[in-house]
Amino acid sequence: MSLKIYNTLSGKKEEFVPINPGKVNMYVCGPTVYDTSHIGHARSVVVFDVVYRWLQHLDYEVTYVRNFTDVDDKIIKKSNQTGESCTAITEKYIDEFHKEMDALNVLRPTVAPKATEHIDHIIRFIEMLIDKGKAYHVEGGDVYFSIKSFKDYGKLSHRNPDDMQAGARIAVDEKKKSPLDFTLWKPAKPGEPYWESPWGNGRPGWHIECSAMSYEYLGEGFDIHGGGKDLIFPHHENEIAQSEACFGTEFVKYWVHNGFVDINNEKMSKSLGNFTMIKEVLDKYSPEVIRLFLLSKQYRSPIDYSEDSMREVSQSLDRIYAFLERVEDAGLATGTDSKGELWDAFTQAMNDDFNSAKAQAAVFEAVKKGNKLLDDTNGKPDAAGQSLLAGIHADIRTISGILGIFMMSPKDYFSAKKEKGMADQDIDPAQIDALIQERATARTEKNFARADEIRDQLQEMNIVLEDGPEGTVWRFE
RNA sequence: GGCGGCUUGGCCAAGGGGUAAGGCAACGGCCUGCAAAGCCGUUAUUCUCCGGUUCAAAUCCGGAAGCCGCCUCCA
Repeated sequence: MSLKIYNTLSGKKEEFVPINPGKVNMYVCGPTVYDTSHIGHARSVVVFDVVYRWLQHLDYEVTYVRNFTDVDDKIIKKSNQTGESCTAITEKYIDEFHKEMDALNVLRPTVAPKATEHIDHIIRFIEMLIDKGKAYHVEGGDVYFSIKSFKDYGKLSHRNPDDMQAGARIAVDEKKKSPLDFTLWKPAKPGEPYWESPWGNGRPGWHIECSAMSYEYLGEGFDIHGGGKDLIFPHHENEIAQSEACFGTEFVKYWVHNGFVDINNEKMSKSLGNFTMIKEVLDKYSPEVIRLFLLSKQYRSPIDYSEDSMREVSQSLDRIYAFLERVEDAGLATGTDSKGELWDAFTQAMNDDFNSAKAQAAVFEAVKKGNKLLDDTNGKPDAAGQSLLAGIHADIRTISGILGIFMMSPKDYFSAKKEKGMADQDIDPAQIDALIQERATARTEKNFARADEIRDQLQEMNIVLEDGPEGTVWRFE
């Protein structure tokens, strides 16, 4: 059972065979750090986090590079608007990005390079392209990549350069030899940040940093390159042009692109004003709920964010933890590491182009099976049943290391949920306990009218009571 | 206009030639003073539509409709 990956280049699922046995080099396009990150960034990062974890699990030695674009027109614009320096802005958002991703249980990549720390490499890369006749310098300080010098241009996005009516939507710069030629280096206007170069003071274009940095860390060609679907054209197409024109060898073996997050069935956009930021989502839902949601669809499909879908996912996570708690309370969580049926199903799903949706379903199926066994045996399964349950429990724990979900103890999970509810609603637990006590007394006296009245009163505060053998506990709805 | 994708039960969503996973919701049951929670069970003769290939199609091929994305900064 081997790993298959959908490759944008071929449009097919392909068997994964790394360039160097046992080693995987992976590069993923990170954010341009000029603003707060939204749920769409979170999806991309979480998806590739799971790819990274799964490759490591398959015993590959993975070098994972995820860059920060910290020199860009948008950053400069923001700097002009706010008066803050570009560096202050980028540092602020890099810091924020790391904090939010850490909160989402995302592993740090092997390297997280910044474009501004690699200007020398970028300049050297551009020089190589010019030397090879693949790029040209024009009066005024611009350097462009020459599309005509690279015959495979369009192979990733499956476009024919001749068909592209370039200039139809943007003004053509008449200094370019061809309208499709793109910027490698642009001169600095007064007041803009700049670096010295053979072509005068200026800054790199967007696409070149990824070619230069991936070369520095991963070499002329590497295994996996990832990013959002929107990057296929022009960004990744241009990266291929730069790197393959420069080295003459295949740049990337497998291109992996994740789909978008929609908000209530609409694309996130400035005009709709529906950008949903990671911090807002983290404020409302636990990191595990967010990850479970982001991984509930195959990564290439669009996924729709809404309060309803988050509520559903949240309920289904409760279900997993309730099962774990049940197994642990029955003393059946023996810490075995035997990999059972669940693990096989999970592995199969993950090997099928990282199908986390199918992988989640495998977990739910196992939980259902385990619950049924516990029910049928009144919580006292025979030896075979015990080992089955211990196996499911162990497999879920192993899976938690891949998906970054189900990582807490059930007790901690449920108590954290309760504490969050109290904090959100500013509720004093002592007051609740007093009411519960009063209700308990009423119930002993068979004064059910009063008991129900108290329950209704608490219900209005979104508090639900659960009467069990150990007494009454409460939680938020 | 060019390129790509999607359409599966009330909702979300797997499956991608051999007779429809899973989650949520709903309903029924166990439990309960009644509830809640939890658990169990039930819920698509059928996969947008029309043709075709095949012993066999949700799955392959052709066509139609609807929706979406990229082509411009974008995860």
